[in-house]
Amino acid sequence: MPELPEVETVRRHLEPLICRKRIVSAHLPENYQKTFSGITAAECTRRIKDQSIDLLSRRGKYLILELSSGFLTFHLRMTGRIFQSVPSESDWKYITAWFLLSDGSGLYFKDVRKFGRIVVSDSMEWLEEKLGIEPFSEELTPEYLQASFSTRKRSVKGALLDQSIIAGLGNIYADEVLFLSGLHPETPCGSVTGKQCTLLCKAIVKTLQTAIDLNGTTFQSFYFGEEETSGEFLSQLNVFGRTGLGCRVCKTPIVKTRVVQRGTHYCPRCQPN
DNA sequence: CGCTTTGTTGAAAT
DNA sequence: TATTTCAACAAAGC
Repeated sequence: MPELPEVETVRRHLEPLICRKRIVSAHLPENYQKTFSGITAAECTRRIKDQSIDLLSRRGKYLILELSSGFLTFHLRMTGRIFQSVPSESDWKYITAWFLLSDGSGLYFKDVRKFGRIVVSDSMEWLEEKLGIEPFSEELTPEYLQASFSTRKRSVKGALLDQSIIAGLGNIYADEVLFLSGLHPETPCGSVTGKQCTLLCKAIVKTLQTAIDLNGTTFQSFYFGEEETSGEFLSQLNVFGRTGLGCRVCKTPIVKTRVVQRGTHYCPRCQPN
């Protein structure tokens, strides 16, 4: 389940491998038309052919190939993976798109669930208008959070998952951030205090940075690199996936409930309602 | 069979 | 009427 730290891990791994190479063509091995959000592989090829990959960047959970002219943007959704090693024979049925590069190497998009998406565009306006701030930017302040929260009534977890407020948090890290902040997931946004917003800001940066340092969390299916390397943040999780286990702080069993249609883990003692 | 995941979508609620 | 929230959806493995 790639969230911001996982996408950043992929970006760091891939950047030195594909930068300064040119794209020769785009391919859809089977008719996975939805992967390219509307356009055909042929049309995609026409738009990116012979362009060099200048930079690999990230915005929220999106991975962006900045080309000499235009952008090629990937969203991994649940099970998407991007790598350069040639897929095994059994893996080809999950390759929903691939690109041929100028040095003869390939860039493969493997996606078991096929929820992943690839977008070709001349600018990144389409993404900027839907995403909120980057968690590592100076824009993440207690004041920003409080302003975003104060007019709303929904749960604080729902707000953390809202990509138009903060881009990059998903289910795992939202639960972890709330634990570090001592906030119950169902706390109404409007009743989150300024002091708690300060705690949230610190928890968001700390959680995401630590996860990036450890190459993300491999909980179910996240691997990166050319040899299916897993992330090491799993051992650092305080609540996610620890249902029934003792809280690391107070030994109270971790509870799992359902909030905004997502599995939600918290410590009933450290995160009182 | 039902549960799981994300972001979009259109509908419903406020 | 406008804003905000939410259930359904898509896909397939377990």
